[in-house]
Amino acid sequence: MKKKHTIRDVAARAGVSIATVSKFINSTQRFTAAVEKRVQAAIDDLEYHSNPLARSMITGKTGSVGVAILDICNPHFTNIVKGANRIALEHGYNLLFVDTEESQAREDELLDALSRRVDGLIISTRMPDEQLHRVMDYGKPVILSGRPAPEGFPSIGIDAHAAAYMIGELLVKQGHRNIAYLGFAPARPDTERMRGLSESLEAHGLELTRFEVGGPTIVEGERVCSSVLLRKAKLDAVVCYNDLVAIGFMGAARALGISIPEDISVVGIDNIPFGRFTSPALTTVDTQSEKLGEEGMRQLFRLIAGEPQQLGHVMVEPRLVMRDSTRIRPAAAAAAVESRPRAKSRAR
Amino acid sequence: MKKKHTIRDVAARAGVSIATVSKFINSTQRFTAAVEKRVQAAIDDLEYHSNPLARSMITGKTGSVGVAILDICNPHFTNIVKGANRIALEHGYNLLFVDTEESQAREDELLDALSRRVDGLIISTRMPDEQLHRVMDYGKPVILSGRPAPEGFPSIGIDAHAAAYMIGELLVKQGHRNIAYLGFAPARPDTERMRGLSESLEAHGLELTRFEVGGPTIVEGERVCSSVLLRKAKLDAVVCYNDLVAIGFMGAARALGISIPEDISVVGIDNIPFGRFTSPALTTVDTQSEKLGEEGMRQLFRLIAGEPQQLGHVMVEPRLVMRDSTRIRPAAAAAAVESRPRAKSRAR
DNA sequence: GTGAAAGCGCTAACAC
DNA sequence: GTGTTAGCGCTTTCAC
Repeated sequence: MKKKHTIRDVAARAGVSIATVSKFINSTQRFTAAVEKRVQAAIDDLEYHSNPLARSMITGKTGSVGVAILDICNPHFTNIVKGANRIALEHGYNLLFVDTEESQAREDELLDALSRRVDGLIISTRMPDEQLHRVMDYGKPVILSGRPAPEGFPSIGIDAHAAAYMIGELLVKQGHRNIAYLGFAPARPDTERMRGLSESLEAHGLELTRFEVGGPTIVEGERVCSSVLLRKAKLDAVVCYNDLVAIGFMGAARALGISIPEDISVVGIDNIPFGRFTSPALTTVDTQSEKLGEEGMRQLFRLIAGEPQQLGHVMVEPRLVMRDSTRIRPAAAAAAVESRPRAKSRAR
Repeated sequence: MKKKHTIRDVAARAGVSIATVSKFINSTQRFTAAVEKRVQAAIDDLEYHSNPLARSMITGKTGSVGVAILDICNPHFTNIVKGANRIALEHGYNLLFVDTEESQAREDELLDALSRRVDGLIISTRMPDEQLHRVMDYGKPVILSGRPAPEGFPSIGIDAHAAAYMIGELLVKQGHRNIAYLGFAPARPDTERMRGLSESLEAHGLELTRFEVGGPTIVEGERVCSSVLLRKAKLDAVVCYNDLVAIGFMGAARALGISIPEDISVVGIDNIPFGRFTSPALTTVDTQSEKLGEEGMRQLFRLIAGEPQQLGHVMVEPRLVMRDSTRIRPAAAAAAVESRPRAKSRAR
């Protein structure tokens, strides 16, 4: 650990003023060849690197952007970070990252600290709107991710309603009649997912059963499995809050001797990479996490640049990913198709 | 985005000096109740938050620590980050994070930028030792993760040799005779894994076949699969560089009509959470990624605090995780046990 | 083209 | 207990 040199050391060694060195570093001006060479030599000799903190204090720019997410272990968020990181690097920015799950009590403090060190942030959070307002007022551009922002603030997310709706349509078309949703109420997208699914089923005259998991995790999918499978009224399809819950559910179901999709169909949401390798491969809806991160970051840079842009909620389109955890229910398939016109008039 | 207030605004509003406000904020002194109340009121009214950059410039402390990893999408690194984050938060520090995969050309620059904004870092990297020396000399405490550091610098990692060696012992004990390793040479732990495996097999008079993947990823595991399975000399076990490669390999094998573990056993390394849910469940070695992150961060804080500590490489013990992707080869099992004493003397 | 000087917002002596 | 002052390392007018 050697002593750090300052701009003054460089100036002294090159025999110029610190102002000259500063301008040289930031290439804000041209110099005589002689000066240029001497300054460059001094910088090289001293292995001088400018102190970004000092620069930030004056310019007000940090050269960093922040991303706050709920749980880095959830591949959905991991991919958001990946996408966001790529765009940040392309713009010559660093990405600073905070995982808020470990300390929800200190979320405010964490976000505040982060906001002070960056030029803008993308935030995923479950905190209530009023608390969120404080965050949006930190004085830095903020993009809210995964839920619509209050008022005229920008946000980004997938169309959760559409995602759930297309799952509903798929299941009904395949002849499923008794469908359950394993929801996670504290998560913001839960409401829209529930609503999309309900509306789809309702249009076909079907009802949705809801179960609750304690978190968007594999472990919770495993935990809830037996109570879902062992209830009286038999289900023929389960839609999970996300792929992690679905993976846990399928694992536990197998342990219970239940076959998927023969005995019951399972659908996830997110399309995490591992969904291809479960047994059976998981049918899901792609929420395009990485693209979400990329788009969020692009939007953020537009905000930072002060470019005019549409505020409000930017939606990314979900895509159905058919794999092997759902199957056509032959007995009911024909009836389901028949019932559609009838169901439509019956709805509401 | 409202205008930021400074310590001067607070001082003026409270009718005290800025020094008083500063001391109040940092609670470095006691005050009369009256002053205390007025200052607090001013802070609340103005919604004043101190500027950490300005503070850092003077104190030389940033209140942040950094973690640089190769690919956040690899659950191994994700878990390191998770563990590191937890310990950082416990110490009241923020975690800043850099994913270097996206821009290896700029890795130097990235690490330098990061090092300037934190009080210390944990680094995973594939860069050569000489380049690494520059990083270690940035002037900040650095813990190297995943490989032994040069000279007297601290580092942390699992005992890769032991991990591979225990896999070798397991496979031999189970009666496997034709074992291959799917290695990834650019990764630092690859050499030790290869060596541990080789030594184990050698001690039993067996030879190791090596294949090369183009990256520690699912996709590469899938890609290499057919050339491994379709070679003339049949294999009965494959040890993969990590779980991701193993998952890809198993997926592709299934597509080719190969049964695991009936036709061939597969072993991974890392014990990522999804290994439990592949089909068959993946036998692997737990590299305790999260603990690695935690321990690395604890070590880093000891360094930052200037506490004396053992430099050199701290090793975390690996643990074998038996699941269903390996099986006993009945025909050869007895012979394998018999051969051990013989093999031992034959070795080297 | 180059340099002198005035701060960015804050902390840390040191007076009072 | 409280205030004054001198910077931290740098950028940015504005003279020369």
